[in-house]
Amino acid sequence: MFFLKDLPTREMIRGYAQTHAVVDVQKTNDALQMLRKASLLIRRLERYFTLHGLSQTQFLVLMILHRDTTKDSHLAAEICAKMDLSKPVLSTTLKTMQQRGLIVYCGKSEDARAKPLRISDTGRDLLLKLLPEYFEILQSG
Amino acid sequence: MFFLKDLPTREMIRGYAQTHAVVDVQKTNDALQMLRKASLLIRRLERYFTLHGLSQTQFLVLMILHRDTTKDSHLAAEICAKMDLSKPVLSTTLKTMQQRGLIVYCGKSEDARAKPLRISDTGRDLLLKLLPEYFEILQSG
DNA sequence: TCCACATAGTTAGTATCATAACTATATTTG
DNA sequence: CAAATATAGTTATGATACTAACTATGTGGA
Repeated sequence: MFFLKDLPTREMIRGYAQTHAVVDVQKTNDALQMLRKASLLIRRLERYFTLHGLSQTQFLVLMILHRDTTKDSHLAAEICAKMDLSKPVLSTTLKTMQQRGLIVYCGKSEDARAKPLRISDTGRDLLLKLLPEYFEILQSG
Repeated sequence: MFFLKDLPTREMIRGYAQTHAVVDVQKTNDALQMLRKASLLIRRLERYFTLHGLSQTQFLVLMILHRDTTKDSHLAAEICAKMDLSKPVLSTTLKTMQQRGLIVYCGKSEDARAKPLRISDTGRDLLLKLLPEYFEILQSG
């Protein structure tokens, strides 16, 4: 998250530019604006998810599980490959999600290390319930 | 942070749109692209700050203290007003920064509750050292 | 004056992230 | 086949964020 409210003005960036040579004022300004805009949007999304007992990560996991209809079950490693998230974090997230009944482990795999899982009905229902306002928030930016 | 690697394609968004009526595919797609781009950039910035023993929040506090030359000292509440950050978090952040010698409390205020502080030489030196690459990273997006 | 309310800052409890190190199983290679 | 290496997932530790509730001080109206 990028928590600055008052972004540096172009004037200020120009000031830094004099000291630091390589500053493209326009590009820098654009990047800061984007960071701020994205941070606010992520905030709003997170508040929305929290309201329904989910973290953004949990929501995204549900999205991934729901939207891939090519397979019946997924592995944590596969989900991990689709997210920028460390394995340990995903591991604990999945544990939490299982406890809340959002996913279920469906046992059985040729690889004894693997723990196939899938989205539960509860998880799917919750996801579908959240989607309309999720899209609204995305568009409101 | 927004951790999804594979964003929903326009096709998929269109799919949701059919079910959920109010979806503007273009806008939604743009918002998701922005979230992903901003998240990656924030990641890079955080990695850079961590390399130098700072969090992004600490860096931004240094920026705020450094760039406001209109006053000799600041209050936590004033810094808070310039950031989207809760008071408790700023409180502990400032404590950490004091311990690392990045800021100093300069005592004395008419209001006995207030604890005026300012950036230390160490803090200023570190900030100035980090700025060039900070701008480079911002521009590289 | 005195009580309600506001403000500055901290503490407590919880959630989520990160990296490092671990167990256990699978695969590759000499 | 045995040793080295890779992979699936977990545990441990630490940083940072949140809200709620707290202490202490300041302000303003009956």
